[in-house]
Amino acid sequence: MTKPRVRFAPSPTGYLHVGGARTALFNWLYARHTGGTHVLRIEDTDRERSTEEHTRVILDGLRWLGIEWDEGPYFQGANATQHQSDAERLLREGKAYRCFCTREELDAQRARAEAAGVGYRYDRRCLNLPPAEVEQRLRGGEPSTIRFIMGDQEIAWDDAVHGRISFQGRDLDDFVILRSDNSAIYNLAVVSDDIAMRITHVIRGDDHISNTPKQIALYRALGHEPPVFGHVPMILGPDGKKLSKRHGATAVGDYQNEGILPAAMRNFLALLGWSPGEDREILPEDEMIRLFSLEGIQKKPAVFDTTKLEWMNGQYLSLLPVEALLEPVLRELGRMNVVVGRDIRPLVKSVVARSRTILHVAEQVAVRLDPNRAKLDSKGEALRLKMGPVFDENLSRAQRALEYIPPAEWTPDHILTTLKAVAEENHLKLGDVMQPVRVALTGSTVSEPVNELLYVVGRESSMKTLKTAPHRLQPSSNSK
RNA sequence: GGCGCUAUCGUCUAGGGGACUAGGACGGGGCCCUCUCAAGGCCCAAACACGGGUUCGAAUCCCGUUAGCGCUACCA
Repeated sequence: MTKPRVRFAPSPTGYLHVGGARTALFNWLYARHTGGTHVLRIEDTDRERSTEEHTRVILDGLRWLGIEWDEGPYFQGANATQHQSDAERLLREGKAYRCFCTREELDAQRARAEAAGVGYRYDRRCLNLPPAEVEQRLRGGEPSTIRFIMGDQEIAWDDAVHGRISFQGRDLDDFVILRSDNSAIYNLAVVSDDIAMRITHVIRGDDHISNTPKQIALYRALGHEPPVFGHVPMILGPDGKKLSKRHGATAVGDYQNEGILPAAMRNFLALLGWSPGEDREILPEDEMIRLFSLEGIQKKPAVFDTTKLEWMNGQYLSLLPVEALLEPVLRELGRMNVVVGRDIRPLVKSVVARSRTILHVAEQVAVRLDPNRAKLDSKGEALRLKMGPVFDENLSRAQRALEYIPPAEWTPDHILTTLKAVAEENHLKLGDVMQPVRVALTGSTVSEPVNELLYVVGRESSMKTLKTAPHRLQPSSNSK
């Protein structure tokens, strides 16, 4: 039995969005699982909208996700000659015909059909043009397209994810396969290329289901067995509508910028519409490959849940050694224009357990480098309001006591002992002393243990911040 | 309008005739741990769209209804 050959075939008319990335991931997983070949083909036949920049972004996105291709990238545009000769062959064999209808005429017909509330279908007025007339109009330089003759018979296939799907040929148009400028229309180009590249499994988005019968008809007309088709469901936004720009981040690059780790993104995407059939969530790459199957792909569309993505990222983040985080965090700090005058390793270490993204790590490191950056978040603000004047009182109690610690003895242990003493002397719970300090230094009620926080921030910076905190930490309306 | 696809907790899903008192995960709530925050552990709330069949028995098979989505170009 021959090894499967699959392909990912994006059109470079936009960025690599998460839906495309997942399709690529499934193709890659299938190839790796079966020992087959993953080919990458850029469908650039839409000259108007295709750009090299988009191609580059797509390739970068795939590389970032760790999705490899074994062949390509091929460019569909390079095969134009083949497409054209396939179309002409169908014409010669009487499986297609010249159509001289202009776009204006067709648009008008469509508009009429729509106005009448009936379905539009090309009326085949050019189907039976006398050969002599065709010849003459061609010679006269009249522009024409080539249309494929759809038969009336049923066209059905066993979809690898949906099971049997069938269409009636009579519901389908005689569709155009070659434009008047001799370039191929998508459906022909795809079939031509998939035949040439000996593709055995076409794994693509659900939105191609209605193209499939047309493509199967083309395979047959061209004398080839159609491949196995597997249509993976769409990805939806939180409102249940197809994921699009108005839902926020939809490009793979957006998540890269937000500090999502490629391994987490890949894991999350894999589980969106696919399940290994066990109660597994965190799947290392080799496990994913081992467990992957087309049958495990869900039939219904899935909603993209950013919160779960972030949770998963947090899982991966906590597995990473601090060293691996240094570079991305530094890069992020650079982007935030933070001056880094010291070793951030202890800061990263201190902060990473409570973070879900690199961006989040960087933000917290930035605040520890310079507590003046701290802004009250909603919980910090709530605490301050709740404690009232006691907040400031306890803060200055802590500050005065901490001042007695000599620089050489500024250690987590020593700080803890001191704060405990403050609480005890004033008959306060430890939290009543700790929380104001935490909020003063970070703006938030969540951080590493307060004594460690004071330690990593450093004595001088901590003391200065605590003194100025009461004026600085004004409740703001733009807290999140 | 036509054609097609789909339908299990709020979300991602397990389930493919009896093992279902419908399992796991995210999110939510609670408890434990902690003289402070998380993490972690434990617990709780939360779903088979509706109506008909088939069957001794249906989340699972069939039909219909409803809803959502996709396609309906000389776009891909």
